[in-house]
Amino acid sequence: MQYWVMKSEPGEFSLLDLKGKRRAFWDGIRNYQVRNMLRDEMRVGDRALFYHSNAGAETGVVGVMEVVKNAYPDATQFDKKSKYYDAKSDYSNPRWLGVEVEFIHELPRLVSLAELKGELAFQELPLIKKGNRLSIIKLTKVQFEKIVKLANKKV
DNA sequence: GCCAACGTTGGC
DNA sequence: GCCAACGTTGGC
Repeated sequence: MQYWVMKSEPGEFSLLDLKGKRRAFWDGIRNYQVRNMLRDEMRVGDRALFYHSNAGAETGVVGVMEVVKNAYPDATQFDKKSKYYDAKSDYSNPRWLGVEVEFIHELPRLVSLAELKGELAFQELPLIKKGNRLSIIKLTKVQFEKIVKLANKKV
Protein backbone atom coordinates (compact mmCIF):
# COMPACT_ATOMS: atom_id res chain seq x y z
CA MET A 1 0.00 0.00 0.00
CA GLN A 2 1.21 3.49 -0.83
CA TYR A 3 0.41 6.86 0.66
CA TRP A 4 -0.40 10.19 -0.93
CA VAL A 5 -1.64 13.71 -0.36
CA MET A 6 -4.16 15.05 -2.87
CA LYS A 7 -4.95 18.74 -3.04
CA SER A 8 -8.22 20.38 -3.87
CA GLU A 9 -9.57 23.84 -3.34
CA PRO A 10 -12.55 23.37 -1.03
CA GLY A 11 -14.53 25.90 -3.08
CA GLU A 12 -14.19 23.53 -6.03
CA PHE A 13 -14.39 20.17 -4.33
CA SER A 14 -14.14 19.68 -0.58
CA LEU A 15 -13.86 16.72 1.75
CA LEU A 16 -17.55 17.19 2.59
CA ASP A 17 -18.42 16.99 -1.10
CA LEU A 18 -16.61 13.66 -1.25
CA LYS A 19 -18.32 12.52 1.94
CA GLY A 20 -21.69 13.26 0.37
CA LYS A 21 -20.89 11.31 -2.79
CA ARG A 22 -18.88 8.56 -1.07
CA ARG A 23 -16.94 8.03 -4.30
CA ALA A 24 -15.70 10.47 -6.88
CA PHE A 25 -13.52 10.70 -9.94
CA TRP A 26 -10.58 12.97 -9.18
CA ASP A 27 -10.68 15.13 -12.30
CA GLY A 28 -8.81 18.13 -13.57
CA ILE A 29 -5.24 16.84 -13.33
CA ARG A 30 -3.43 18.87 -15.98
CA ASN A 31 0.19 18.39 -15.01
CA TYR A 32 2.34 15.75 -16.67
CA GLN A 33 4.33 14.81 -13.59
CA VAL A 34 1.16 14.25 -11.63
CA ARG A 35 -0.45 12.34 -14.47
CA ASN A 36 2.54 10.03 -14.69
CA MET A 37 2.39 9.29 -10.97
CA LEU A 38 -1.30 8.50 -11.22
CA ARG A 39 -0.73 6.24 -14.18
CA ASP A 40 2.42 4.46 -13.08
CA GLU A 41 2.32 4.35 -9.32
CA MET A 42 -1.10 4.98 -7.82
CA ARG A 43 -3.10 1.79 -7.33
CA VAL A 44 -6.36 0.56 -5.88
CA GLY A 45 -6.04 0.27 -2.13
CA ASP A 46 -3.63 3.17 -1.71
CA ARG A 47 -4.49 5.69 0.98
CA ALA A 48 -4.55 9.43 0.44
CA LEU A 49 -4.89 12.45 2.66
CA PHE A 50 -7.33 15.09 1.45
CA TYR A 51 -5.70 18.53 1.52
CA HIS A 52 -7.65 21.76 1.27
CA SER A 53 -5.53 24.24 -0.66
CA ASN A 54 -5.99 27.97 -1.01
CA ALA A 55 -8.31 28.01 1.98
CA GLY A 56 -6.90 30.67 4.28
CA ALA A 57 -6.74 29.46 7.87
CA GLU A 58 -8.43 26.23 6.80
CA THR A 59 -5.55 25.28 4.52
CA GLY A 60 -4.30 21.83 5.45
CA VAL A 61 -5.05 18.14 5.75
CA VAL A 62 -8.65 17.34 6.62
CA GLY A 63 -9.42 13.71 5.82
CA VAL A 64 -8.51 10.27 4.58
CA MET A 65 -9.64 8.52 1.41
CA GLU A 66 -8.82 5.41 -0.53
CA VAL A 67 -8.07 4.83 -4.20
CA VAL A 68 -10.82 2.55 -5.55
CA LYS A 69 -10.06 2.63 -9.28
CA ASN A 70 -6.76 2.86 -11.10
CA ALA A 71 -6.19 5.73 -13.52
CA TYR A 72 -8.40 6.03 -16.58
CA PRO A 73 -9.13 8.90 -19.01
CA ASP A 74 -10.59 12.07 -17.56
CA ALA A 75 -13.81 12.81 -19.49
CA THR A 76 -13.59 16.55 -18.82
CA GLN A 77 -10.73 16.88 -21.31
CA PHE A 78 -13.23 16.22 -24.13
CA ASP A 79 -16.03 18.35 -22.72
CA LYS A 80 -16.01 21.75 -24.41
CA LYS A 81 -18.07 23.21 -21.61
CA SER A 82 -15.64 22.10 -18.93
CA LYS A 83 -12.94 24.41 -17.69
CA TYR A 84 -10.67 21.38 -17.97
CA TYR A 85 -11.34 21.01 -21.70
CA ASP A 86 -8.19 20.34 -23.70
CA ALA A 87 -8.51 20.81 -27.47
CA LYS A 88 -5.20 19.08 -28.04
CA SER A 89 -6.18 15.81 -26.46
CA ASP A 90 -7.69 13.19 -28.74
CA TYR A 91 -9.95 10.24 -28.05
CA SER A 92 -7.62 7.58 -29.35
CA ASN A 93 -4.84 8.75 -27.09
CA PRO A 94 -6.23 10.70 -24.14
CA ARG A 95 -3.73 12.98 -22.57
CA TRP A 96 -5.24 13.27 -19.09
CA LEU A 97 -6.17 10.65 -16.52
CA GLY A 98 -7.72 10.50 -13.09
CA VAL A 99 -8.43 7.95 -10.39
CA GLU A 100 -11.54 7.20 -8.38
CA VAL A 101 -11.39 7.77 -4.65
CA GLU A 102 -13.69 6.87 -1.79
CA PHE A 103 -14.28 8.75 1.43
CA ILE A 104 -12.97 6.97 4.51
CA HIS A 105 -13.07 9.46 7.32
CA GLU A 106 -12.73 13.03 8.36
CA LEU A 107 -9.82 13.78 10.67
CA PRO A 108 -10.75 14.86 14.23
CA ARG A 109 -9.25 18.23 13.44
CA LEU A 110 -7.47 20.15 10.71
CA VAL A 111 -3.71 19.66 10.48
CA SER A 112 -2.85 23.04 9.07
CA LEU A 113 -0.07 23.91 6.69
CA ALA A 114 1.42 26.09 9.43
CA GLU A 115 1.49 23.11 11.77
CA LEU A 116 3.11 20.86 9.18
CA LYS A 117 5.75 23.51 8.61
CA GLY A 118 6.46 23.57 12.31
CA GLU A 119 7.21 19.86 12.47
CA LEU A 120 10.83 19.00 11.81
CA ALA A 121 9.79 15.61 10.44
CA PHE A 122 8.19 17.32 7.46
CA GLN A 123 10.97 19.74 6.55
CA GLU A 124 11.76 17.78 3.41
CA LEU A 125 8.16 17.19 2.41
CA PRO A 126 7.46 18.90 -0.93
CA LEU A 127 3.97 19.69 0.31
CA ILE A 128 5.24 22.43 2.59
CA LYS A 129 7.88 23.81 0.27
CA LYS A 130 7.43 27.13 -1.36
CA GLY A 131 6.74 26.92 -5.04
CA ASN A 132 5.57 23.35 -4.94
CA ARG A 133 2.88 23.04 -7.55
CA LEU A 134 2.15 19.35 -7.68
CA SER A 135 -1.42 18.61 -6.68
CA ILE A 136 -0.59 15.03 -5.72
CA ILE A 137 2.39 14.19 -3.56
CA LYS A 138 3.69 10.84 -2.42
CA LEU A 139 4.23 10.26 1.28
CA THR A 140 6.03 7.58 3.21
CA LYS A 141 3.99 5.44 5.57
CA VAL A 142 5.71 7.16 8.48
CA GLN A 143 4.79 10.62 7.20
CA PHE A 144 1.21 9.59 6.57
CA GLU A 145 0.82 8.09 10.02
CA LYS A 146 2.46 11.05 11.67
CA ILE A 147 -0.03 13.46 10.12
CA VAL A 148 -2.98 11.28 11.18
CA LYS A 149 -1.52 11.09 14.67
CA LEU A 150 -1.19 14.87 14.84
CA ALA A 151 -4.86 15.16 13.93
CA ASN A 152 -5.76 12.98 16.89
CA LYS A 153 -3.73 15.08 19.28
CA LYS A 154 -5.38 17.95 21.10
CA VAL A 155 -3.93 21.32 20.20
C1' DG B 1 17.49 23.25 -28.20
C1' DC B 2 17.20 27.86 -26.12
C1' DC B 3 14.63 31.08 -23.78
C1' DA B 4 11.15 34.86 -23.37
C1' DA B 5 6.42 35.29 -22.75
C1' DC B 6 2.60 33.61 -20.81
C1' DG B 7 -0.51 30.91 -17.74
C1' DT B 8 -1.48 28.59 -13.46
C1' DT B 9 -1.00 27.34 -8.66
C1' DG B 10 -1.43 28.41 -4.18
C1' DG B 11 0.23 30.91 0.06
C1' DC B 12 -0.47 35.08 2.15
C1' DG C 1 -6.04 40.55 -4.94
C1' DC C 2 -1.07 40.15 -5.18
C1' DC C 3 2.81 37.88 -6.51
C1' DA C 4 6.58 34.23 -6.38
C1' DA C 5 7.49 30.00 -8.34
C1' DC C 6 7.56 27.25 -11.98
C1' DG C 7 5.47 24.56 -15.98
C1' DT C 8 4.28 25.13 -20.89
C1' DT C 9 4.34 27.15 -25.40
C1' DG C 10 6.17 28.73 -29.47
C1' DG C 11 9.42 31.65 -32.22
C1' DC C 12 13.83 31.46 -33.75
